[in-house]
Amino acid sequence: MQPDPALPNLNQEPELLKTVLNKEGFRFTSQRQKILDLFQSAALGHHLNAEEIHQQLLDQGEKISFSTIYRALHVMVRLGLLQELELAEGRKYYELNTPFMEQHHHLVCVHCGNVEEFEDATMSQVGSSESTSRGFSLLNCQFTVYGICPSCQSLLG
Amino acid sequence: MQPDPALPNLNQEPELLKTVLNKEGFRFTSQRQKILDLFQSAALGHHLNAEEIHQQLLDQGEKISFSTIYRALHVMVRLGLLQELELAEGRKYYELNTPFMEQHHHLVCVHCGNVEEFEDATMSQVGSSESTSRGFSLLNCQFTVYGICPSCQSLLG
DNA sequence: AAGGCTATTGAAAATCATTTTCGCTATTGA
DNA sequence: TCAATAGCGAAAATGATTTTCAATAGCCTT
Repeated sequence: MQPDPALPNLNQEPELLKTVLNKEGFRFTSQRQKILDLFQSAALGHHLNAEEIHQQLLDQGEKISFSTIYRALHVMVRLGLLQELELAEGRKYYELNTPFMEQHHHLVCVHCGNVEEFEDATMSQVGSSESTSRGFSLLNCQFTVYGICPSCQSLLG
Repeated sequence: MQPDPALPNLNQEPELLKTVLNKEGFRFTSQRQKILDLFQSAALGHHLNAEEIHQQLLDQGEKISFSTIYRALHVMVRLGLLQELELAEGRKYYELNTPFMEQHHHLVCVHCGNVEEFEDATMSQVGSSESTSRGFSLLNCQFTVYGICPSCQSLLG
């Protein structure tokens, strides 16, 4: 799922979640706040999947259902608060959305699954020029590089 | 699934499939040939998912099971004949693998799902320099741009 | 502050793509 | 030619995500 193009992507301010939700007819709930908190307390650019969110909330004593997690993630993607990533292997990851020109990209080890982030302004430029030249309105772009990380290379001989 | 980095990606020659398969201990079967034929008869860079492969083979009077399709796709990805794409929406697409420096990338309309391809050598350069600077051995990279296509923009007003 | 409308929740069932199991068949290499 | 076993199809299993539904809670109006 991709964000609604008409909506701004504001976050970082405390207690803004309610405002952003209500502006679009969604309701503020403690579950949505707790999920967003997880992303905001993690390192910027750290990505989580539904399973990890569920586990982290359990660890801090919060009980929440998977349906609620998935619904909250979809809403926050639509509001531009989160970005959905297709890293690999059949599940979706989410991370805090960042302003377009600061988007980072991913280097995935296909052996151990480890993911490193990197930034490169070229991506946004190419994505932007490519989409405007074809009349697309740009939402976001993902550059994912697949390879084998140094430690897996030595393991594999 | 990503290709085995040690293996070359040869295709286009007729009857090469058997050779490539046997070289790695896999067996040549008519089902695998038919699947590869679909990709080779389609426009270069055209991507297909398992469902579409199954349907196209049914349309031409061939009966094949989904398990066989999935197994064949995995084998051909491992052999470097096909490349697996994570375009969007929970299913995997496959296309003929191309030499690394000629890889193309995708512009996806998140509204109608239409996908356009484009080439840009910058991607491969960035992917390559990024992975070598971190000691990764590079397999491939995917640049996916999400937006809304012109016709959907007018539909949405 | 109270009340109604309805979005949201949790639990369980349902989906959907993909993977695995298993008995049978077909390909490869000797 | 023939045995060993990779691959096949059908059906069951899996795993992530989505939907259903009755109960609850947030938001708006009064």
